[in-house]
Amino acid sequence: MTTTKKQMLLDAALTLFVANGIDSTSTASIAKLANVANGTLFHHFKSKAALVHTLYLTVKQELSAQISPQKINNDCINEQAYFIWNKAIDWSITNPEKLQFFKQITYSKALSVELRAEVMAQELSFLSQLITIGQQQKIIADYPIDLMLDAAQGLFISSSSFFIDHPQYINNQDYRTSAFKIFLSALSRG
Amino acid sequence: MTTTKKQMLLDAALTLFVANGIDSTSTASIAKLANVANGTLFHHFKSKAALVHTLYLTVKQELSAQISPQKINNDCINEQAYFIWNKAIDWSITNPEKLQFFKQITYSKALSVELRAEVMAQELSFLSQLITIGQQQKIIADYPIDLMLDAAQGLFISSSSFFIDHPQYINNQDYRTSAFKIFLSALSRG
DNA sequence: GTCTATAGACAGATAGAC
DNA sequence: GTCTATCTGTCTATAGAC
Repeated sequence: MTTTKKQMLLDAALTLFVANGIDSTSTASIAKLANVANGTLFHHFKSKAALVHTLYLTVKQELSAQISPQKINNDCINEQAYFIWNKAIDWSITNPEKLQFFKQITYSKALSVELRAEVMAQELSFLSQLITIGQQQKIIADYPIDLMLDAAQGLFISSSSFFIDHPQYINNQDYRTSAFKIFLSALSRG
Repeated sequence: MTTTKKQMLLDAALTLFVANGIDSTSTASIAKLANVANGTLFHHFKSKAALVHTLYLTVKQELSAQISPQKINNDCINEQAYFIWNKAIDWSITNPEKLQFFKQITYSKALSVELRAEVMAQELSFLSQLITIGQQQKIIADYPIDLMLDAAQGLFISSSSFFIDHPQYINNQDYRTSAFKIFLSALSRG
């Protein structure tokens, strides 16, 4: 058995959080699904909040690792954006529970605004870089960058949710292309 | 005193739901803030879930009434979109708590997917009409309409949240105009 | 590290007087 | 309609044996 009990607790928590919501999920039910005693949960995580916190960081890092490019260059910005966008959408389709959890926690009060902003800045710094290069090349619009990042995140979440809620369109090229076009033209120069 | 106890309970619930989250808010604390006895809450609402449900419908109808135009015509689609967008943003800025509640509940498990979709379809019917007219006039892109509606809602939520989280930009014309341009160009024909 | 057992607080909801 | 009082169940977290 290579999976540790700590990891089994995180997996069980993700499943139950997505199914019932974070606050409505008891630590007892998490431990039960993970086939672990109640006390063991509190050995690995000093509180329920600490478990949520750890799970959030884990998911965020996984997404970041999945979509961040090896290297950003000055070549065709649109094409680099295309690859990042599609890797992000693919990740969410492959991991619908993780996207759902990410969505819930992003729009809830479970985490402080500061922590969310910090993780966003750290993990997704390459996005800001890409936008800045695109602005210098007069490809991306000169809107305030903080507003653009929020809009990009909003479109990623709404598009991913759409494909998860309507799986029949996941391999529909019309829908896939449209989603990217909406994203790109939202941020492009007019 | 014109405000009924039922309304005071709804007001108190909104405040506490936004401050602490829906599940983390006890019915006792709602009753206390409303200066009402615990049992009175259960006289007006048969359960906590019924209270949440009523509050959701109230907020949704208020937003809809605020932004829906008297009449949709075939004149300049961009301008009609401009008015609707700004009325929506203004509503959210004037009612930050209501937007926050709307955001939380939209992305949580507190309400069934069916109810949300039903209310959304009813409320946003005039938006679908506007998009269809814009497509006929070759102004709006021919993306699938369900995808466009989800994108529009995602941009509304991310933009509203941005202004509420950064109130110093509410009257900044650069930010306000940029937010609308992002929204419009996302849906416009390339 | 993992377990059992339980403390201690608090939740949602009901009953019945006024 | 509104109140007080209270029931029953559940929650997070801890203590201590193994």
